[in-house]
Amino acid sequence: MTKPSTRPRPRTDPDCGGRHSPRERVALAIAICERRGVQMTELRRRVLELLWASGGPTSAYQLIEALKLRDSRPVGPPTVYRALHFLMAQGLVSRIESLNAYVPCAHPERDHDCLFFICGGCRASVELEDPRIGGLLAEDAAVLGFVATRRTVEVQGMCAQCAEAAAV
Amino acid sequence: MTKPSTRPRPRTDPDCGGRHSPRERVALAIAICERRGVQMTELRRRVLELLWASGGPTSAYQLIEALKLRDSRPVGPPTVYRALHFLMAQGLVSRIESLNAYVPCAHPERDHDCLFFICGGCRASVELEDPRIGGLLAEDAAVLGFVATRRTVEVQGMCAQCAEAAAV
DNA sequence: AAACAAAGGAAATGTTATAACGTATTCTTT
DNA sequence: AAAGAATACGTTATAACATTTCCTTTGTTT
Repeated sequence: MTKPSTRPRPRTDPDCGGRHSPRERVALAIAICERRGVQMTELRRRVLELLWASGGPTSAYQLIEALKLRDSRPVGPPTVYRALHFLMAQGLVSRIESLNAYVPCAHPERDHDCLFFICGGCRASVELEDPRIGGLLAEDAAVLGFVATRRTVEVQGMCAQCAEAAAV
Repeated sequence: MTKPSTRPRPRTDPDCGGRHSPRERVALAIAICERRGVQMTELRRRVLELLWASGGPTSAYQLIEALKLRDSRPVGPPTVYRALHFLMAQGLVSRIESLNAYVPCAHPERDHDCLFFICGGCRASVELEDPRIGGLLAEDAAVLGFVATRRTVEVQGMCAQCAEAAAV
């Protein structure tokens, strides 16, 4: 829940420069679901919109609060968790394990290996793609005979702006 | 909480072959604490022993139960969490974020980057060291101007044995 | 219409972690 | 040894995160 303007914005992607329009990303998600024959219901879409609007890692209970504000009718935890599970299964949302929080995926159209840099100062996260890491992990998994289904790669620390601010 | 005999045991280390005697590892931990001038108290040692005895990722509340069994006197959550925080700060224990569980570190004497393979079948985890991954993460962090303090690299999936069992 | 499957609402509960406070122990200094 | 500081631990309560269970609604298939 950080202001977008204060988040680090590296060029994570040659095409987009790391910047995305929430509205356009949601439209893309809807198109993807349609193509796959799965239902992007209103609830699921609203949760995804809230994640895009939030500007940072967002907890399930923050989403519950946000939905309550807009609807007046309260929404229970299972409802939100079901929506999050669906969105994660479709690759539209990632869970950041070390924060118990959720972020929208910038590039659901690609089969991506998310890599998160999480700032302890401003609580923002940056999603990066580095296929070399997936390659190494696949290599190590092969040595073990391990069949990988999901990867969690998270780096905790401080973003450039917060580190600079702390050094003053 | 898995039988050690069923856990995959790759040669994660040229010296030890991935096998460790809990008793000897605890003795090493005690020696490390002494050298550093920090206190390996009875509680902290007992928590570390339980983690080594468990044979797999263990939750804080499982530790609370185990301590209760041995002591009859109940131990509260903050007590166990404090011990875990201390052990993690000393590099003697790692937290597996995707399981909310804790494992003892095989090689506290080295400044290691833990990399976990977590089997969804038997709930076991294998700790590996792959310095190349740390190198790539450091490289990516440098591009962002990000100051990294901690890394979480976890691969979920199935170990060779469970995958074989599932294929039958 | 009947049967079925998918999605969501609601209440309760389970699980993980910390806050806030006090007490005990240990280490250092005198 | 006594005083004082620092560290560790005990206790209660509560915060934060997630799931189970059961039921209702909705849309589709036959």
